[in-house]
Amino acid sequence: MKNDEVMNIAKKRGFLWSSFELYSGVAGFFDYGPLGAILKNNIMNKWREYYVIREGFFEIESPTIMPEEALKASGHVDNFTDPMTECKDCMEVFRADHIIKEAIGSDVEGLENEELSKVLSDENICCPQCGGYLTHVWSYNLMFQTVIGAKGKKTGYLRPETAQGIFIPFKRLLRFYRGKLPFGVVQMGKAYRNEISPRQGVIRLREFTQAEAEIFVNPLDKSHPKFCEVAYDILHLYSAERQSNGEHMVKMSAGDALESGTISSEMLTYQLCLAGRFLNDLGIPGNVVRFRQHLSSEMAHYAIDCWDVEIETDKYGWVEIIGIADRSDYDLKSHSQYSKEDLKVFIEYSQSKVVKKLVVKPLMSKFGPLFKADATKILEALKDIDASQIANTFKDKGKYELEVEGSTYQLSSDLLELQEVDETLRGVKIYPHVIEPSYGIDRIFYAVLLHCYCKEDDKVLLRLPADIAPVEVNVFPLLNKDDQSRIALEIRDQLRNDNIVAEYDSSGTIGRRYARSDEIGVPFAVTVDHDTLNDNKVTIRNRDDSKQIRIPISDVYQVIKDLSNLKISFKDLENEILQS
RNA sequence: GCGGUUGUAGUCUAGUCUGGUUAGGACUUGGGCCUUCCAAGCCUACGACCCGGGUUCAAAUCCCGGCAGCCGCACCA
Repeated sequence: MKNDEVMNIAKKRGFLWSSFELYSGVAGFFDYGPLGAILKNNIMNKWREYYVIREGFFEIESPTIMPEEALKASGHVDNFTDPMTECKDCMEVFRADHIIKEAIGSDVEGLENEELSKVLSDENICCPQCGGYLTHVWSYNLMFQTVIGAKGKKTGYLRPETAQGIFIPFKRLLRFYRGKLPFGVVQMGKAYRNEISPRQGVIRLREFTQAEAEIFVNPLDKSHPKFCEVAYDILHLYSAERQSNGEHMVKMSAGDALESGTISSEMLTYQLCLAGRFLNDLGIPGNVVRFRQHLSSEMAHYAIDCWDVEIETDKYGWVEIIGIADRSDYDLKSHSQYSKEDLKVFIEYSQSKVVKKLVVKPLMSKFGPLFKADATKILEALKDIDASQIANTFKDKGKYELEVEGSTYQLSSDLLELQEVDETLRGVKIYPHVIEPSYGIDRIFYAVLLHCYCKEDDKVLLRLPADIAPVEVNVFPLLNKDDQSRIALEIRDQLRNDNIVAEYDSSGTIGRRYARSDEIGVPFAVTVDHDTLNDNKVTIRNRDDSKQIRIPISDVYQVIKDLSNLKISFKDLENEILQS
C-alpha cells in the first residue's frame, strides 16, 4: 500500500515520528522530524504567500489557552461535548441522549447530565445490549481542560480551533482595517481535540496545526473583485444534490459553478479555486482533489454553504483536508450576545437616503408633573415603540395604554406630539458574514508526501516541488577524494551563504547518494568530478528525470537559486545550453 | 471506551509452541578499500527481545497487569 511505503520513508528519513516513543508513545501525537519540520514550514510559508501576501489578509497570533467564557460563547463548552453512560454489566459505553431517544422517543438534547441520569432511572432505561444497569451520565468533552492561575479557580481550555482567536478581537481588527468590508484575517497555529481513540496516523491528531482565514464580508455583497482571474479554473465538484442522487462528481469551470448556483456565492467559489491552486502548487494534482458539498444534514446549524476539499488516499479513501464554509453571522452574533459588545459594522450607502419618519415627542411640561418619578421609565419604554402604532391607537381610541413593569399608564394625545420628520440614513449597521477557508496543515503535509511519492522500477522518489523541498540541493564529489571533496564542500558552503539549504554527502557510491537524495525529494544535485579540477565546471542533476547539464561553478549559485524559486525550469536550462 | 490480535537493532525477520551457552540472518547506516555518474563488490564497526510484576535454579520464551500498533464495534461539534 502506498500509504505504508510513504509512512515508512517518512519515519526512516526524518519527516514524521510518532511522539514519546521512548515511553512507548501516546496515540494522536506526532513529531515532525528534521526534514518534516522544514517541509511543514515551507508549506505554511507557501500558504502565507497565498493568503497574507496575495490576498492581503494580515496574520495574527492568539493564545492556545482560552478562558471558559470565550468558548462558552462559541458554543464549544456546551456543544463540543457528548453525554456518555456505561453499562455496569457489559461495560459497553453509549451516548446517553441516543439511548433515551431510542427507548422513549423524546428528544433530550440540551438537558444537563443530572437530568439525563434522572430520565434514565425514571424511565427504567437499561442497556440495549444486555439489559444491565446504566451508570450516571458524564460529559465527554473533546476539549482539553486546564486551570488558569495559581488558585486554579478559572477554567481554561486548549483551543479547539484557531478561528475563535480571530472573532474575539474583531472590534480591533475592524478598526485596523479602518471599518471597511470586506477584509480578511488569518491565523496559523496549533489546535487541540482530545479524540477518544485517534487511529489514523497524522489524519486524526489530538494536537494539530490549522491555517484559517476568516473573511468578513457584507452579507449583501459576496462578490470578489478578482473572480475573473479564476473563472476558468476547472473544479471537481460533488454537490449535495449529486451525492443524494447517488451520482458522480462533475468537472465544471468556476464560472459555470457560480452561474448554475452549484456554489452559493462568488466569494466562496473564489476560495475554492484558491484552495485548488494552492494544492496544485504543492504538487497535488487536480485529479486526486475533489470539492464535496456538505449535505444539509451534516452542515453545522450556522452554515449556509460548506465545501470540503478532499484528497484521494489509498488507505483512508477521500479525506477532508480543507473546509471552506460560509459561517454566516453566527460567531459574531453569539460573541456579541455573550459579551454585550456591539460587533456590527456600519455599511455606508453609496447615496444617503432621506426617509419620512413619524416620531413621538413627549411634551415634558405636562409629562413630568403627571407621572413624576415614573416619567423616566415611561420615556425609555416609548423609545422602543413604533410611532405609527401610537398614532393609529390615538385615532381609534384617543389614548394609548402603555404597560411598563406591570403598571399601566394612560397616555392621552395631549401628552404626546406626533411629528413627521425627514431622517437622513447614511448607512446601516449589520453583522458581517464570515467566509472561512480552514486548512488542516498536517493532513495537507500527508497529502503532499503521499502524492509526491513515486516509484519507478526500484527507484523511489519524492517529486516535491523545488520551492517546498526541505533540502534544496545536494553537493557530491563524484569520488570520495580529497581534491573533489574540498571543492564540493566549498560549493556547499557558498550555497549556504546564499541562503540555500544545501547538504554534502560523500558516503557510498555516487549512485547510492543520488538514490538517497531522490528518496527525500532533493530536486537538484551538484556533482564535482575529476574534470572540475581543470575546467571549473560541475554537473547539475535533475531529480525527476536524472538528466544532467554542465555549467561553470561561478554560475551554480544563481542557477540553483532560480531553480529553487521556480524562476526557471531545468528544461529552460537544457535548452539554453543547447543553443549556446 | 469494548472485543480480537500483535510487539526481537533504523527496516524485514529466525528463535517463543517444548524456558537452558555469547539472541542468528538479510537490508540499511558509520569507517575503510576499490571505483571516472545512478542502490555493484570486499573488509570492518555500531545496533534489538515494548514496560512493570509474578512463576522458576534459570524467562525473548510461561502467567498477570500496563502501554503501543493493527482489525472490528462505538465515537468523530
